[in-house]
Amino acid sequence: MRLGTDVYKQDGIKLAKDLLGKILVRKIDDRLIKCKIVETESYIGPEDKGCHAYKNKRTKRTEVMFWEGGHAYIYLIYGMYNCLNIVANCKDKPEAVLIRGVEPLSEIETLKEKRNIKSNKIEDLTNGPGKLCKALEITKELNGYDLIHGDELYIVENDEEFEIVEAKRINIDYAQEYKDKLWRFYIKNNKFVSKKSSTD
DNA sequence: GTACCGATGTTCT
DNA sequence: GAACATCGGTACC
Repeated sequence: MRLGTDVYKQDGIKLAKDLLGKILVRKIDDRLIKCKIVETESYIGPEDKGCHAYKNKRTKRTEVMFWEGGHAYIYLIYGMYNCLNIVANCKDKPEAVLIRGVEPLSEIETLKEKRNIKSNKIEDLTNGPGKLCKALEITKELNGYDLIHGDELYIVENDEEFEIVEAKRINIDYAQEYKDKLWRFYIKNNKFVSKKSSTD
């Protein structure tokens, strides 16, 4: 069962928690890569100084964040890596959830080929926002993609019990008082979380 | 295990 | 021209 608008239209913090444990599906050449979402971060424009859409800053890059919840917001960071976000809330409310870590459930060999790294550890394939985008071939071509109706990238339900850890977001030192907000969420004791918190 | 460093390109000032 | 929601390698403990 795919997630529908009722889920995506929640605010960015509720959505970040709701997405944990759900299954992200990427279709490439008739192969289905399935990954469990294990780590997320909320970005809440216009108030959040860490958010690209702080003060409702609407540019070519941030445009998708202003769309209705349920689209993919993908941008290039440090000139090299893409980051996948899920747009939350209603139209003109620029909120999004960054996917920071996923646990592969299928097509491990495909992921290894796409990543092409020396490490043999499975967790190194997808335990970071740039890594998982490379592994799943998520590029800016999918920016603005409709996760509710599209076939190449979408999210499905998954019922599972787990404990959620709340932590500070990563690498947003410039965000002043907003850098200490506990807007990062992850599944406790999961190996595919990019960075453990000291309170874990 | 931690620490630093360079790669790289788009966006916005 | 600077900043950037990162990563992988190397050099050290």
